[in-house]
Amino acid sequence: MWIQVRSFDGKVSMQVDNLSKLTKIEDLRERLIEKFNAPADRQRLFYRGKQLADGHSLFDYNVGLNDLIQILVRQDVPSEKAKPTVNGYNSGGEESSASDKENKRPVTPETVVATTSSEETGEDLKSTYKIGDIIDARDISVGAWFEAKIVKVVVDTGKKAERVAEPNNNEDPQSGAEPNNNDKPLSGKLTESSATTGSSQDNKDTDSGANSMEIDGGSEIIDKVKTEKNFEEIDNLNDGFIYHVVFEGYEDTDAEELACERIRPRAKTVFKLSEIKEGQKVMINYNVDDPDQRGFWYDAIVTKKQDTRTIKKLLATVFIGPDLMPLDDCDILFLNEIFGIEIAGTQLNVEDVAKDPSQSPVKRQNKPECSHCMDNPRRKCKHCACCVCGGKNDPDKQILCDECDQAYHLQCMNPALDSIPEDDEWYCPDCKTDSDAIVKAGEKLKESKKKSRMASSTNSTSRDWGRGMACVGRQNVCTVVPANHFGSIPGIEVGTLWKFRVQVSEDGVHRPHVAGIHGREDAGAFSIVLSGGYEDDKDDGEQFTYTGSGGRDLSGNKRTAEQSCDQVLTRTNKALAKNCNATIDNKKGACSEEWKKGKPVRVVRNCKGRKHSKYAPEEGNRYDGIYKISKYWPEKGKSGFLVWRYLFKRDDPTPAPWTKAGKKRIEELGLEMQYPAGYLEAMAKKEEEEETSSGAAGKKGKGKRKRTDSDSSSGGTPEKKQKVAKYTINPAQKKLIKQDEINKKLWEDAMLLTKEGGQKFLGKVEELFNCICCQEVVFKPVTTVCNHTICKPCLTRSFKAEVYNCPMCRTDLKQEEDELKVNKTLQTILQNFFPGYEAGR
DNA sequence: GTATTCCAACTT
DNA sequence: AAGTTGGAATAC
Repeated sequence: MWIQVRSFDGKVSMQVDNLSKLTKIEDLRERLIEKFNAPADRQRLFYRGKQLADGHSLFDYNVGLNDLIQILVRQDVPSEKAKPTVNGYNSGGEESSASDKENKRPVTPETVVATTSSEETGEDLKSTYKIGDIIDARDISVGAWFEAKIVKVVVDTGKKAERVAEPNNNEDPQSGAEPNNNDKPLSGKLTESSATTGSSQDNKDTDSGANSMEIDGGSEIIDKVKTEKNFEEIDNLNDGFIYHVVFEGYEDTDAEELACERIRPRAKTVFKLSEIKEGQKVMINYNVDDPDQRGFWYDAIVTKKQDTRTIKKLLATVFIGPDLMPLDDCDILFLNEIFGIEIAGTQLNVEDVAKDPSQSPVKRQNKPECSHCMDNPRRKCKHCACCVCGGKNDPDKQILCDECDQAYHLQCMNPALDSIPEDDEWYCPDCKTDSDAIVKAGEKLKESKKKSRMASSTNSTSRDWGRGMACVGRQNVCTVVPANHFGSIPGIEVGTLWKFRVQVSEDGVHRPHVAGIHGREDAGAFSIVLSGGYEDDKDDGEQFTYTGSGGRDLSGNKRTAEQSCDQVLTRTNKALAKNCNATIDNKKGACSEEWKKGKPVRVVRNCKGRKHSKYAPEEGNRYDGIYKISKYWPEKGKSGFLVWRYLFKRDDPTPAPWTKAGKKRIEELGLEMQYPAGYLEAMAKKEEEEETSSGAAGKKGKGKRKRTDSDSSSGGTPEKKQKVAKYTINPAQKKLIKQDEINKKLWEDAMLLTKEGGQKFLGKVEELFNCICCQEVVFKPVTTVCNHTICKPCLTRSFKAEVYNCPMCRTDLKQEEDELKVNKTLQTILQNFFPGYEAGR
């Protein structure tokens, strides 16, 4: 088996080959050290939201073939012992070891605040801010300023320790996976992340700047700030103190530890538009995601100002994000709320305000936390308040789900709760059901019931498995047609070749993984595979006789066995009989007068059939088109037991692959053996390894090396471009496409691919008209005002849940609620390209 | 080579 | 949740 591993920033990725399903996480780590330049103990591996822990296997985490694991390399932080600490610096409350205690100097916060002689530098340092100072602090991830207060000041002795900063790997995986969290810079998750990574990041790159500068008391720093023009240079300033700050409105959460570069006096100077000059640095309110809305408070440089009686406009370069990336030409909305940037030393302290309450700073308005009710306390809101009644009353009686963060009034629960549960964690009814399956990072992996009964779990076997294709799961599910679809699969040509059965399943041609017949007793059979396992089969190409299943003792998980009892007309055998255009007879069988009126069966021939049939492909599995069942009857097989036999006759407009016309067509379409993604790469690497190892041993291996497809493609004519027949769209389809004007652009994109054949074209159409909600080809397609196409039932469901935004782009669709118009033209076209895709929906 | 035996996907 | 199954790798 092989998988993909990629760094969180997407810059480094690799395919890891030759894995078994039983490969342990620690063994996987070994394979990643070189490529990601990370020792095993610094690797954090994530798969489907879980952090992979040593001791478990890939199978334990359900890691499948070609799946993606993301890797995060932990920073090389000096160990706790090596890091000099000051009382209070490690605010975490974790128990300190004895040696830590020895290192600690008995310095109280008060004495730290006063001018202190630092033993390490010998320099006199004075903190820029003191406890109680009313300040603004910049959030590390958003880059915006929030109101905060200093609660503790300590000397930054850790500053001396050498630190290797790897900013790219410093990202928290949670926020990486959920970029929307950036909307709430102060939410628990982000605060937590900056608390863990923040302190070290604060100090990164600061040493050179701070040390090379002459620091002689705070006034020097202030002067430096005054003359600074460049934001980055300000970032390099550090006064040698760590400030513990608490954000307003988040007094109950832990303080964040910041260096002075992320702190400044609380903004108090409000400029009138007339006072603003181009080139001036100010703090303004801006919403990066939604520039028409209120957002957060960022630093910005004014680039253009218009201030006439009728036009009031301000354009500025806004500095956003962790790196304060400049964002040019931002239209500033709130022209009455332009703040000057205060200079360190001018800040107020809580004591000043206590003496003169009129000095109390005004709270700046941030982006509303809830975009549904705009934080209006009088408006009921099921998004930010109780999700049952929407009421904002009794916040102390609201309980938050630890999974989805939805709030519930105790009394709104069904059944109602009397008190807050004592458990540390609580899950709402929606999340509770599958809470067993949720494994938090680092938490012990819980085995599913099914898995715990499997041989690999019961320790009843020592067999290694899962290196190859026998036990892999599906990568994709065919959705262009439902599983119970009769007839050909749109986009799959007669003559299509797949190496493995699981691929045939993925493309929807024959869904069962192992079984030869796909069918249901009541509906009929959809597809079969001729695989040469039944001695009574007889294949003449255009028609063949096929044997039903059963009558064998397959206990012990066998695949084949002698016929050991009579077959019966049930299950898939009955399903096959259903296809025959005649009444069912489970005694004597039946014969159809008009066999073409029977239900169509997709027929796949497997290379193992070559034992008995010259029509079977040389390699893999081949789709041979539609056959119908002319008659079926019971018969004594060679074994002496009763078997059911079926006569299949070909009824497909496309010529069969073994005919001259069929071969020509396959050539024109450029059909080639299909392999699972990553397969050829894995094989090539394997062969390379075998060759080098046998070469070193001096053995040649008498022609053991088989000629594989990878050879022919890499060795022979690599640039041989297959000619693929253009996919022709009939005039009726063309007309309809033209009529679907609202999707003109999409159709233009799709039409570009017609010259690359039907598979490519239809694949593109499937992709373009995939519903983002149900991930299938849109059913009863509604094209919204914002030009997105979504199934009508999916939209209706969304509206019922009182979500009125476009699932693609969040455009407000409330107006459209009353009449969701199905795009009939599009519906007709899609029915045309994917006949039957709507069945069963 | 052949016998054995892993899991996944299906239907019931 | 259990039973069935023309796969494909591993053990011998």
